[in-house]
Amino acid sequence: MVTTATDVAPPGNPYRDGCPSRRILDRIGDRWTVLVVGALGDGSVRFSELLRRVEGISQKMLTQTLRGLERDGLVARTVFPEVPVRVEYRLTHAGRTLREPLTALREWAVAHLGEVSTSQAAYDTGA
Amino acid sequence: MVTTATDVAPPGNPYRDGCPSRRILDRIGDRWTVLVVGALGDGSVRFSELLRRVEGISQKMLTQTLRGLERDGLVARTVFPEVPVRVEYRLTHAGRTLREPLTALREWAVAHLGEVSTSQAAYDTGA
DNA sequence: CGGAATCCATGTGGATACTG
DNA sequence: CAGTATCCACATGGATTCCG
Repeated sequence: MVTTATDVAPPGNPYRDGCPSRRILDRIGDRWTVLVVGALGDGSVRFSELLRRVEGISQKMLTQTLRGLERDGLVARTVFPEVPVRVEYRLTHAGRTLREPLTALREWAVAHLGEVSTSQAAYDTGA
Repeated sequence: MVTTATDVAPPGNPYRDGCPSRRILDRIGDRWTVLVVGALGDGSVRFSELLRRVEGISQKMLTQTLRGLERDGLVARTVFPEVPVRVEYRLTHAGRTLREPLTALREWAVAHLGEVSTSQAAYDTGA
């Protein structure tokens, strides 16, 4: 059987060039989305708290990532007009559905860390 | 309860700055890895066939993605010294374990395509 | 056929400074 | 506190050309 991009996957086919599902995969595939979604967890989390939870993320990237997720309807942003201002983020229902696949990914990464590192070392030595 | 990056996740903590699991997530988070792994499926696939299956990928990027996966021990490369040369790629056992979480991701993307697009349109209109 | 090498445009993201 | 704005360095990745 000869398989092509046309029939290798169901409708909403990310293998197709123009398919919008590509864009979604691209967004998930940025440096921080996976971690930010994970860091949000079940609760409402403040901006500064997220900044602390996701080590190494800059304030600019956290803002940008949150805006993207908000635009996608995956994160809700609430401003409490106190002084000083308090802003909390939490996953929407749709956002929570994303947690499962992303958690699986993170767990895969952690579980196969050693295996992958070993393989890399062997490859670099000149396999 | 106050949660920090230190206790928000188990050992091999991708939320920690220097953790190697970060690198793995970064690799998965490139433009093509998810699609290439999916396109490999169960079988042995030729380079040119992959190029056709994953629409829009350039030859350079396919090569680069495959090299990365090979280095990680997720893909095996076999050269058949015929004329002209034939090269086939297939997922290793470790590579196949990655398929499940990635498939879940792709399916999430396809399933939530409409929802996300609608939200984006609303956001852009000025929500 | 399956690359490797090169060149170059663009995007991503970090550092810093400033604001409501 | 939670951003916004700017500048800039580097990585990503596309197009093209050449090779075993």
